[in-house]
Amino acid sequence: MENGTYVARLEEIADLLQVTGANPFRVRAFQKAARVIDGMAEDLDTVLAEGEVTAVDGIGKSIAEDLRQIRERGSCDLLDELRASLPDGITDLLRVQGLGPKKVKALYEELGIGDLDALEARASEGRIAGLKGFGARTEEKILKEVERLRRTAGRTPLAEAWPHAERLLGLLREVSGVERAEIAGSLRRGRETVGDLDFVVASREPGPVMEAFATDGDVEEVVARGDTKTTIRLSGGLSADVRVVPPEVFGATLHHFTGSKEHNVAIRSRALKRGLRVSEWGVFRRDGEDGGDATDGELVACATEEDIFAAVGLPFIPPELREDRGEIGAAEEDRLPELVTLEDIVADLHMHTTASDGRHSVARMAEAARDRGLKRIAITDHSRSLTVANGLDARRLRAQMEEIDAYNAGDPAVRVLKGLEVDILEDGALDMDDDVLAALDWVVGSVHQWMGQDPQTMTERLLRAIGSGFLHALGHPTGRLVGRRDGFTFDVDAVFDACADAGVALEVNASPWRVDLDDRLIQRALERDRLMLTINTDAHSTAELGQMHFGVRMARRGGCPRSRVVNAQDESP
DNA sequence: GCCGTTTTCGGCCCGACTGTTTTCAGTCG
Ligand SMILES: Nc1nc2c(ncn2[C@H]2C[C@H](O)[C@@H](COP(=O)(O)OP(=O)(O)OP(=O)(O)O)O2)c(=O)[nH]1
Ligand SMILES: [Mg+2]
Ligand SMILES: [Mg+2]
Ligand SMILES: [Zn+2]
Repeated sequence: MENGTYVARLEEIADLLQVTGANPFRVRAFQKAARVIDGMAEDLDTVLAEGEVTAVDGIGKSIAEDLRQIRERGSCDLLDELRASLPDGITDLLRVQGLGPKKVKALYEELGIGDLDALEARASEGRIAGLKGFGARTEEKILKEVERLRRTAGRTPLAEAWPHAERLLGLLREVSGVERAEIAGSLRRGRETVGDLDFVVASREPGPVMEAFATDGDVEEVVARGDTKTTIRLSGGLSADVRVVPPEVFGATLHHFTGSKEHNVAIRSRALKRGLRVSEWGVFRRDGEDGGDATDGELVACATEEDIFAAVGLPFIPPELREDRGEIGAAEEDRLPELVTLEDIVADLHMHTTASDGRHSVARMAEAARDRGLKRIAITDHSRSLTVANGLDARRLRAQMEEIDAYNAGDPAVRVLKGLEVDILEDGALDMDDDVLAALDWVVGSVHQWMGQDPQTMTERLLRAIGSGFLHALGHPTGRLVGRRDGFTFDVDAVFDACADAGVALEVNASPWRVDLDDRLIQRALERDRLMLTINTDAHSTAELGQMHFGVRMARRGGCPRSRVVNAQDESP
């Protein structure tokens, strides 16, 4: 069973429990267990089989038993009981902005509302206003939010969110009085999808910042506007939060707004044990014996994130690791990995030119790479069978190889490797003649077609390609497209082991639509000592050479150090 | 429900914003 199935069951339990008015901490226990399993590099089935599941942080005896039942029959006693006692659609009500456990419970108990249709109907009839805690504005908002929920998708893919974030960041930085403005939230942590955009601004005058944000041309609605925080919704449905604070507390607020929520909770709990209190305003000493009210505790730190961490006895933890997946313990013991950085990347080993489906020539790509400070690139156009991308046959590839030799003969600042993104065909054969493959400097093998194969066939196919002796890297290894298409499944251990044995690197494709491998698979790859990664843009234009940072961020999320990245080494390739 | 260099019981992060309230609960970030 896939980890995602366990996650979905636990989340359903948490949702249903909330509506029954259960202890919020009990609800949080199920949410935490779901989150931990979602972030696991291993298959939960393997962990369950080895009987060590209660060793996982957040999973105790009770949830372990639920998981075993879910494995056996897809559900567990607790979930069965909850489902039997509540309507199917009630958890949808929790997705409506402004409705939480208390309000949903009231709507169900007072008016029998058990799904979105009923909610909409009762609101239209004016039956909701007048319920205790509900007024006319709440009823109005419910109608609006139900409609919006039906219309909009869930999380926004990185590739769609990023341009909006860059534009809004630029806008914020131009407001007079702004000393600093940074992207925070899940985007700063390098997640592949985001729920919204988050910004932190340092300024002594919040007014003009809020005003600029709220009156931007792309704003559809100002959702909330207070003294330090404004939330807007853009025309495409994406929301954005901005938090404006005085420059001296910027570090504390940036840390707070970068999250993750769970990381913040863990940091704050740790602080409490040390007689401190952490909020977005800083780290404070807790006065008074029994915890006290503590509002007047002495300020200990607030200027920089480093100061915040230091105040709670930790070294700086990079944003990409702040997911409460063990980073605090690792920091405590000084065993945080030294993560690869964008500056470490000296080569880009996957890109296309006009020869296949790229927009620019070999020389243009090389010059653009030089301007970005790279030392080497590999030109890896598509192979013949990818006809939609004008893939190269042996003759055209040979011609390109001559072109590259000629380019390199001019002793350019960027050395160009003769490469190919060769299609791994249906049966695992490579879509190019062996003698040509052998003459190339760098060969990326990728699956683009016949992606619907069953896992076993796909595994055998990949193993054959890896075993060919011609590949240097496996390109976008799962084929997923964020928010659009799941990757194909295969036996990860078998394929990764084979790559390690054959000296084939696994790509972290930096295209924001792919970021493939993802953080969990990167972490799993790194468990094998000899297995290397290669982070490449897969650029189809000179501009897309700027995508490298997405891949680097994902590699960092997976805990990847420079030493494990082929193209972060000074020597070849 | 989980967890333990202050606890195996009794805690579990903390503040901003809104709407409905007459002093604050609920939701969200
Ligand atoms: N201390 C604390 N901080 C929170 C809480 N919820 C959110 N935050 C902080 C950490 C989050 O990263 C940050 C922004 O909140 P978001 O809801 O936008 O979450 P985030 O950006 O992490 O994920 P997203 O992709 O937007 O769903 O605010 C909370 O309950 N407690
Ligand atoms: Mg966010
Ligand atoms: Mg947010
Ligand atoms: Zn490709």
